[in-house]
Amino acid sequence: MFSKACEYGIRASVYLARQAEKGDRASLTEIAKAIDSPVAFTAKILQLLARHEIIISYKGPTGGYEIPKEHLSGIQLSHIVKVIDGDKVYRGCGLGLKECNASKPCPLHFQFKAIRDELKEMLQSTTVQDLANELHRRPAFLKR
Amino acid sequence: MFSKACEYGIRASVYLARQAEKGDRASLTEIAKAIDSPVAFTAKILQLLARHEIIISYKGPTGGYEIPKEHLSGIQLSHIVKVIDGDKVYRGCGLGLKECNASKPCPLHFQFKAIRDELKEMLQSTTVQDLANELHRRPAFLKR
DNA sequence: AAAAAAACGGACAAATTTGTCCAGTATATA
DNA sequence: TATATACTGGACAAATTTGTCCGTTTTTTT
Ligand code: FES
Ligand code: FES
Repeated sequence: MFSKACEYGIRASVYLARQAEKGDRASLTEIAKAIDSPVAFTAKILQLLARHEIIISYKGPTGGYEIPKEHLSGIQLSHIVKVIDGDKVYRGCGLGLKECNASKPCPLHFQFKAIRDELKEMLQSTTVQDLANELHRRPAFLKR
Repeated sequence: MFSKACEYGIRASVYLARQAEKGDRASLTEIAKAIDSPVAFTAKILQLLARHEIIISYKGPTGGYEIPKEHLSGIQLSHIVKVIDGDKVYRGCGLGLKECNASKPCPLHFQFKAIRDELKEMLQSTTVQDLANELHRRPAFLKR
């Protein structure tokens, strides 16, 4: 469904969202430990998210990554997915045709598009804040 | 969403379903041409489907691949997907945790599972015959 | 029986994704 | 200013997926 990179990216963002609620930032190693991901690979992903201003990075001691608290409710999962995996999740044909197009549809088009649109809607209506809240309401996990 | 192999597998199966309605079988090269897929790679996929008795292969002149007409309505897309991609589409965690488990859920679990279940339901309720019919009712395409 | 047609299967190769290493840069603190 | 800390970015490596090649086997036709 999503690439590994994207899975790590979302998990890292949710972890950062939880930290943001505490007014904290987190270092690369802390994040990688919290979400059980390969450190150096996670670094690449965080750099990508930082370049796209989904998270902010700070160098030096006391540095790390951070999501400004006031951004929490504005960061949709769809933003993260788009930055990391592009928009084939939202636009791609289920049977791999070059483009998904209702006027030249594959035989699965209408069934597939219905579900793809729901996925898109879900990713757009869910923010990292929502997922951080989820971590409070019930025991939920970012690793294993 | 699905692997390339799986996309080719479904497209090939739909093509064979349409041929079955005509009482025809199709050779590897004919199939690859019809669905615009790499010939040798397609061969591997067809062999896999044949080993799992989703399609039947015949050697020699007049040989090729075939779906028995009376099987058409019994072959669900979910069968094909499972043989080629396994069941991570149906059971996998959206955020990449080792297993998706409601009693140890990732923060996206409930939203994700809802959509994953709809996808599963769609794949189970759609047969290759349904898709072959689709090709009759309106112009639909297996390539480009 | 010989030849031709078509799938089979194993080894190999290319491309992509995932993951690692390390020297460089920026920054906080002493 | 020196040092330690943490992110950055480029090159590299491993793993997986995608795709190719070719000799073998089976079957039909001549
Ligand atoms: S054309 Fe295949 S999903 Fe739209
Ligand atoms: S645990 Fe992540 S989707 Fe179920």
